[in-house]
Amino acid sequence: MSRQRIADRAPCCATVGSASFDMPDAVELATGFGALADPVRLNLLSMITASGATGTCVCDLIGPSGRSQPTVSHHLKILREAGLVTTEKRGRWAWYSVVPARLAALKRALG
Amino acid sequence: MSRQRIADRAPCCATVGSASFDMPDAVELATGFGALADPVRLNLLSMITASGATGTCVCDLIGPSGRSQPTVSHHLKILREAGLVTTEKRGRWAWYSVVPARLAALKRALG
DNA sequence: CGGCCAAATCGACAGATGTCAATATGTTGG
DNA sequence: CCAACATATTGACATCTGTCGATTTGGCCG
Repeated sequence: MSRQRIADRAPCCATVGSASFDMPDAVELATGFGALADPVRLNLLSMITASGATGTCVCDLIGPSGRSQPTVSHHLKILREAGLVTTEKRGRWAWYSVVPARLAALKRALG
Repeated sequence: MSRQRIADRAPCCATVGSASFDMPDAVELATGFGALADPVRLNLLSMITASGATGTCVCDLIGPSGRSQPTVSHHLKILREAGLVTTEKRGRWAWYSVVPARLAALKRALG
């Protein structure tokens, strides 16, 4: 079969059904992967993961991250909004822990 | 044990060893996830994946993507440079196929 | 209460990213 | 060789992102 001319093709999302996920899914997934698309956030996530169910205090993340406190807070917000971590206030400190289900979902999307 | 004061902590990368991967790895991984951090690229990748070992002609990706030809070319370049796809010229067309090993590596990094 | 501390938010700014029109590069068929 | 075609590259532009200093918010303890 010969190739179709580009101009003859359907516009925009008309044939998006051929993809293995639809647009809302793609945006959702992209947000998740976007949260992983920064070395600082990967390090934060890995430290939080390493602390297991106990979680990690933000104050233990700042030094190792090599970034200022507002910057770390900013990155944690992105991880939070992507659903990759949750936070809990314990006394004067904020403790973060991972959401394994969310990580698993992204993993699953990778095939 | 009580929390340390933030000011008392080691600066920058001094304690980065506590993370589960080091900095070069983190940058490499971040690049990979960054390539997945866009809905258009996720759709492209999913269409390419769906075409299996045969691969997909770029001209079959443009319409469904809902983006202009240069934009698709741009996104394919990002996927290529992240090592997620490879390209091969067949006659007048360029055929793209996925690099499963690269996807697997990202998957593995997710725990 | 009042001062200290942890964390979040704000404001600003440089640099990266997504997008398209225009153009360039390379290939094929007549 | 020429015209049509598929893809890549360039240039321009608006928006998004990462970063930090300054400020705000809210809990703790003396």
